[in-house]
Amino acid sequence: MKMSPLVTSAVMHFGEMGSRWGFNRTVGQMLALIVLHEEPLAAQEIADALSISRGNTSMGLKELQSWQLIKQHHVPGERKEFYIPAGSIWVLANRVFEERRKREIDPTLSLLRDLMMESPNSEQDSNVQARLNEIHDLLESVTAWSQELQNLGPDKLATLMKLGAGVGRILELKDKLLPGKSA
Amino acid sequence: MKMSPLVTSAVMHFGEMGSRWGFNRTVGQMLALIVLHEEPLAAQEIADALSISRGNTSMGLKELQSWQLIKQHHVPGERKEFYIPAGSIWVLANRVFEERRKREIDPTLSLLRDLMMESPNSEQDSNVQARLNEIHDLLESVTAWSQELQNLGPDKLATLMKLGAGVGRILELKDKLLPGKSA
DNA sequence: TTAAACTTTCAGTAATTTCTGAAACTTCAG
DNA sequence: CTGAAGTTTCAGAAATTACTGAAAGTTTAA
Repeated sequence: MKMSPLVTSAVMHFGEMGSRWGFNRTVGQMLALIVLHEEPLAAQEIADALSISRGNTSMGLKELQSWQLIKQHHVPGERKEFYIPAGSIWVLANRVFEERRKREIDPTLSLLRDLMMESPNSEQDSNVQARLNEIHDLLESVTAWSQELQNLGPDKLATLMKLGAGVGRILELKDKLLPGKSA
Repeated sequence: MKMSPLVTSAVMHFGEMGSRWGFNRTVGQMLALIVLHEEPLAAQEIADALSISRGNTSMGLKELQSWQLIKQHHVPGERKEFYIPAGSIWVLANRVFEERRKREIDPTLSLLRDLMMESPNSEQDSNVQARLNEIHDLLESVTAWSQELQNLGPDKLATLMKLGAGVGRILELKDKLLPGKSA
């Protein structure tokens, strides 16, 4: 499996970005390769294409599976496993988003809840707790909201996005239309 | 400046999370400390409270300023600089969001645009370009959308969030109300 | 059961990132 | 000017993270 220059550029770039997206360079490269290659790929092919060890490849595949970004694809008559993307680009983007929320927000929410339970030992600490509470509420809103958006599904989400600046106007309309639900 | 146990827990946690949020441990700790401490803090106080070197502190402050998360606060009669948060929790969260978009999405958008310009050297590459195009469009939507949301400002954003699942219904209403803008 | 084909694990090494502390720099009062 | 009070820079050390490759593990066909 030899990568065309086009694929190579893309794969290299996704490698560099990988670390910013929550996984490391090689995992990023592997994901790009699997997504861009329409044929299912075997672990050894991936290792060869990217010039990385078989062991590292195995760990990377495990990680991508734990993120639910790729899945195994069994080819009848073949002993080895092949790998393909776990869904459309939209699905993959959602998974990344979701997984990052779990890693980046949830633990903090949980800590903040704990810290807010403790009764303050000083005037100072009372103020600190108020601040922490503010952060907590913000993170909770973000979490709830992002889950809402995901529940809408890609189609409605696209509608909402295309609406763009129109959202503001809709919000104003809304108040007149659903007076019971003032917010 | 001695941190209370409450502040210590929070600061330590934000340090751990820091790396997931795009900066490193000490920078995360510094941010937490500055946000939770209502008095302006001097560099030396921060270094002492966190037991880190003065040099590292200086670099961290520089980074937090480049993210626009803290700003200098000059106290008349004092030679040294003090630091305070650059705004409310909401503002800070927006800044982090914005900055991460710049680092995590923009470079990829730019590369994808370049790769799509090149005329494909093969059938294969044509397909790859189509995939890349799909990714490009998705990232562009996300970017546009997140900018829209930020332009709404915290108040309307809160309204939208409280709306929660109601968003779906509003979308349906919308089609009947603004028939010109089908999406 | 055996052995071939393949995968996973993990101890040690390599690469990368972060941190320190000393030196260089800046600013200001006298 | 001079020096005190402060800040920044950056080379090298320390800490962290990623990678390799050999050994152990698994699965299947015969």
